[in-house]
Amino acid sequence: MKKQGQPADSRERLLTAATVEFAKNGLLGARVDAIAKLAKINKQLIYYHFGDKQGLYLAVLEHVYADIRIKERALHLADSDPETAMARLVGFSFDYVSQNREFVRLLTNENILKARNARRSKLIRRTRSPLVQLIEETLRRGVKAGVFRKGVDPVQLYISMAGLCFFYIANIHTLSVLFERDMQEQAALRERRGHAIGFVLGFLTNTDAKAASSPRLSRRSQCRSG
Amino acid sequence: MKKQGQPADSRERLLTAATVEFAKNGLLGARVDAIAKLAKINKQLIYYHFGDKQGLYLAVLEHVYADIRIKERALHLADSDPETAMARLVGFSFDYVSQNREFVRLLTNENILKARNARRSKLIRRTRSPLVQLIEETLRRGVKAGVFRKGVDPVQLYISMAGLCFFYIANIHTLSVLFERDMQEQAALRERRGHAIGFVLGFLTNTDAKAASSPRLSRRSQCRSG
Amino acid sequence: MKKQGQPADSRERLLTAATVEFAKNGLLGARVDAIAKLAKINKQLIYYHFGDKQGLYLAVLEHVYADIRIKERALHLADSDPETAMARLVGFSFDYVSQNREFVRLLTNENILKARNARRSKLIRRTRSPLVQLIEETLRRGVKAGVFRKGVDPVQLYISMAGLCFFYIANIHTLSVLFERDMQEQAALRERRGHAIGFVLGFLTNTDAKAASSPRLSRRSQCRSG
Amino acid sequence: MKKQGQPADSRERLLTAATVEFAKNGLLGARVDAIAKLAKINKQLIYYHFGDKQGLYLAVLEHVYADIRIKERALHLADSDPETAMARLVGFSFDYVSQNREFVRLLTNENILKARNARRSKLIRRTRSPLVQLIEETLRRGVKAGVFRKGVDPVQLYISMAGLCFFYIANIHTLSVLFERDMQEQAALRERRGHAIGFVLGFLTNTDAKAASSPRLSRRSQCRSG
DNA sequence: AATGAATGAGAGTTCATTCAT
DNA sequence: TATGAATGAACTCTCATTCAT
Repeated sequence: MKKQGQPADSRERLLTAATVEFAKNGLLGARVDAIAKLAKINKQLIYYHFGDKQGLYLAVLEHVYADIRIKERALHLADSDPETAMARLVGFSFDYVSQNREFVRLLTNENILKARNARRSKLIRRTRSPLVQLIEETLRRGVKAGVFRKGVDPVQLYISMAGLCFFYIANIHTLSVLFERDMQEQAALRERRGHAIGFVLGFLTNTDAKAASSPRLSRRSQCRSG
Repeated sequence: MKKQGQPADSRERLLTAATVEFAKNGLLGARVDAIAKLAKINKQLIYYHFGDKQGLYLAVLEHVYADIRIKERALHLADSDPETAMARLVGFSFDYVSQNREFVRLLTNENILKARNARRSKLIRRTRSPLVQLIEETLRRGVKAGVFRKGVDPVQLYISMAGLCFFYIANIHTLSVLFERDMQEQAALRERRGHAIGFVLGFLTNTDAKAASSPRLSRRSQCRSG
Repeated sequence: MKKQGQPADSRERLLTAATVEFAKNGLLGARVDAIAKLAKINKQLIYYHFGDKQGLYLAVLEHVYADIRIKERALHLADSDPETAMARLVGFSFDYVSQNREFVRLLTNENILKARNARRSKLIRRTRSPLVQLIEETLRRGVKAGVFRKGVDPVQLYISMAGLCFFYIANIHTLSVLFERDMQEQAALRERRGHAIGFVLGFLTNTDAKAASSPRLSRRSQCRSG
Repeated sequence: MKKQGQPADSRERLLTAATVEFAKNGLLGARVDAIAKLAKINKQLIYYHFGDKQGLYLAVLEHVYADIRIKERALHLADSDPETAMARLVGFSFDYVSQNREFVRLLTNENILKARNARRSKLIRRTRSPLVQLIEETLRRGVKAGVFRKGVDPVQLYISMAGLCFFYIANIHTLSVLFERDMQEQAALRERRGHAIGFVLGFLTNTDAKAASSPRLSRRSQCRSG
């Protein structure tokens, strides 16, 4: 358990190795031996430091959550105009997931596990993402300036922005099979990034004065949900 | 004991049980014993019918792909106006993933496996999704009728629509933790469905002579991709 | 069980296939499925015809024993001079094992099983090899003619002749590794055949009048047996 | 329970037990459980130490080869006269196979496997048997002294010597059935040992100016090889 | 005489975890 | 803090054999 103490870089190496292995194979698929070998430490040290496999997994999860929160907090959008600010938000989301594939895999796997571990972690539950607030502020500024449409729910917008970026990266392999194109190549990634940004802005950007997020839509087609 | 019950429907029962188990636990996490017990057949029959665990997994994957393709083909949008048609497309996507969670889990897991199995399957590689074509046609009709913006790439739109729906379902547990709300409840699902449809239509119907899908955007914010 | 009846060539095909498979993999290693597939019959027929795997194995064993006895009986040496007759005996032994590798493997395997099955078979126990008698007669003729040494035990000679030939074929693979030469190639086989014949004749052929089979030998070196 | 008893001699016990089990049942027939039980260790240690069953088999094979090579190197024949030396060589061969039945079974089995493992082992491929050289030297001394015939190939002689001894032991069970006598009893073994020595010496010492190892032999009977 | 489906027993192997030092 | 040896539980898969027809 003893989390602090000496710098003990074996702990660091362990976390790095575990992140890779858990991202690749999930909690269940990951091999304790593989992690130990990758970190070049004795397997038993894992138990010494983290109690058991699940403890290590939780540490990894908390670590990656902490990382993205730090990056998110580093975003300063107040000095940009609303449209640019929103574009940077989407761009950041895309870049983060495309550059941190382990994060994507880890989240994906955690959902397969029904977020059992994330829910258990105080650290994860308490550290709120600053993005929703950023989105909210930017939206307000845009509406005030008359460039964004009104009535958009910031939480739903957050999910949509994430979806536009995350889904592409998370499902990049089946998409590649489906469209017979390697979606990992630079051109494809750039293309997707541009589309995501344009999609969000195209939606938000107002020229008239549309009220709600779902305009001109017959009730019929909207409400046959499951 | 129970030797013959049904001549060959044990194959069917097996597939159903395997779909559930693989969706829940992935290829690696799934237990052959669990599948056998669920299907109420002798474990060894799996090997008789499908060769090995992976063979069964592949059969499940193909089955699930075949199913969604059938449902997609059943969509008849030609007699709806473009906006309604598009709304129905998004609605269908959302409903399918929210009602077929196994499909979502299976795809997710297959991406963790780098689509190794999907790529191997001729059936999956060859059966193209009719959705992209449907989107393309609907887009064209909408542009012609002057209600949709021009220049939208149907493949990117397909991915966006999927992302808006799939991401929510696939990550429903971590989203629930993040927003401290059970995203699986009916109200939340309905809300999300409405937002997704509104998002797509809001984007497409912002038609004030905008040419491309990424309007009025400073180069700077668009191109810092990874 | 039903051994006779219709010609039923599936029984023949079965025996042939089983001979190959048992020779290759032994009783334990042989696969009932493999035999069935090789014989192009339904696996269950094996049980119909032979009761079980062991029954089939026994049938194969009896079959190969019967075959070699037939070939042995076909040898007519009475009209050859003793030396030629003896040479033909050795030649026959070598040729038979080198051309009937399954026989060699089957015997080898049966010895690993401590001849459990051969001992059980009345047919095998009763059908005596005519070779010992042939050797005995030939020896007698040679001694009478003054060309063979006296006092040679025909049973030991039989074993020696067999050993000189059988050992080479049975251990051909490890010998190949040991001497870094493919002992299966024609030249190597011919060489061995010549040596074996020469060895036996060289031993038997008398110019003086040696009495026993172990001449001029210090007691010391002969009797430290285990 | 019994965690540590002996730090690393479990490897030794494992090898001994495995030798017995593999000799008795071959690579395929041997049971990992049986080996573990015999060695009184936990089954999984086998995988820890040797990777898998085949790894253990290979270790056994190498061990057994190493053993006979050591014994062979311990033979000092230079101070014996050629005939005694040769008799000791044959005697050694017989005694070794009759006292090391596992060696015989292991070799036999390895030949059934087409020497796949022996060929793979550098150790086995490289460690040459010193016997051939011993035979060569002894032959030369004997020829020089005028007691041995000329032109005998030492490799063929090696194989013949081995055949005379090894075949008897390897096939002792079917021979017992064939001759209705227990070939394992002391008298039988002694008899065979004597015969083998006498056979080799009888062949070598027939020195009446014969040139090659196959004297006075009609072409006809010699060359109908397969 | 012939077949496809089904089964129970057990094989080799993997793996997280713990012991002793 | 660090390590090599050891372990029990479980998992995938194999295989001879039998059932029902």
